[in-house]
Amino acid sequence: MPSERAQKSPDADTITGPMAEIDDIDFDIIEQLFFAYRDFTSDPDAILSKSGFGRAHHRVVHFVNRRPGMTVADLLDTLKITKQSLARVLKQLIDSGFINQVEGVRDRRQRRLYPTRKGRELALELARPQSRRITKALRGFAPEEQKLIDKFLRAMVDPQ
Amino acid sequence: MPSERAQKSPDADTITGPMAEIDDIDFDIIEQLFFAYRDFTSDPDAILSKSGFGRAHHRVVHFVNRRPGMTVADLLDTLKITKQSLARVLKQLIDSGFINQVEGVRDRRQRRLYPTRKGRELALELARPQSRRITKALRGFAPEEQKLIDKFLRAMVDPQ
DNA sequence: GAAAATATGTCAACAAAGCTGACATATTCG
DNA sequence: CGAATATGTCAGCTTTGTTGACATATTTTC
Repeated sequence: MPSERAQKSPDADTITGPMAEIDDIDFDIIEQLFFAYRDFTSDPDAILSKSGFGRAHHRVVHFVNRRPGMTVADLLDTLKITKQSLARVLKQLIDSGFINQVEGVRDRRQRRLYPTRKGRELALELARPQSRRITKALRGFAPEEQKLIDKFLRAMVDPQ
Repeated sequence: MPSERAQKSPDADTITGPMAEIDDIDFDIIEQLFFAYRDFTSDPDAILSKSGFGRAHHRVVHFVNRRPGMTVADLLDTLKITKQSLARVLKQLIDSGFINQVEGVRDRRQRRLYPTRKGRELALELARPQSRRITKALRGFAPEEQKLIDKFLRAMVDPQ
């Protein structure tokens, strides 16, 4: 039953014109960022769904592999999520042998996180299609032009 | 109780070296994309949380404003989510007067989506901090360099 | 004109991944 | 020793996604 909410024709409060680059807002790049990220995450998502993991696991595996020995606090600060939220996925990754915890040497309260061989392999498998996509997108870009992309992305991130 | 899972020292299956640009994988850009998108979405998220809406509402409001008159099917294809998932947020946006539905003229099964004045204002309010972030990130970029960013982002998107 | 296909809506149940609040333990720091 | 810190955990809730099934109105096809 197509909803009764639908009007037969636009009423006085229905705006029919597109929202373009009026108002000095950069809608084009806003939109392209959404599309780029949507497809960028779709590759690893497809791989993860086979092994019962999700995007949250991907992030943890990625950063632990990038910075082995990072603490739980480091990871929370990187992901900007709460520890209760992290706990679930981290526990699963530890229990299934993708990540190891090692007591801090100087500070024994810390749990330093390291990938296992399996964990490193998973990180690589997930990174591969993403890297392929990036390489393809940068095809035809000169080295200095590629640096511009990196510069732009870094400038999009909040300081600290 | 810091978990009993933690080892006193790395075991044989604990990898301590960082995962850098070995294996010809572009980890740097992969990571920067995550950070950029994380912070890019944080601005509107903060605004939305005040009005009881979430990121899903933002997306709907954005695209309906960008392409007034788009059908539900168009929107589903753009967002790549299921109609049941869309239904919830769309209903809320219609009920609270941000979006109007108008019966299709040629095909009366269609429900064409339009923003109301309120809806357009919300879209603008949410886009403003994102646009500011982009402008700031592009500061110092020549016009041709800005075009490269757009070119890169478009090339990151799947065809079709 | 009847049948099939299409566009949309809706019910119900479920899953992933975020959140808050409260509290516990081990360790370090002052 | 007492306070602060790093981490873990329990319980409950929210948002946003999923699948499957089915209903309705309309258009298209034979």
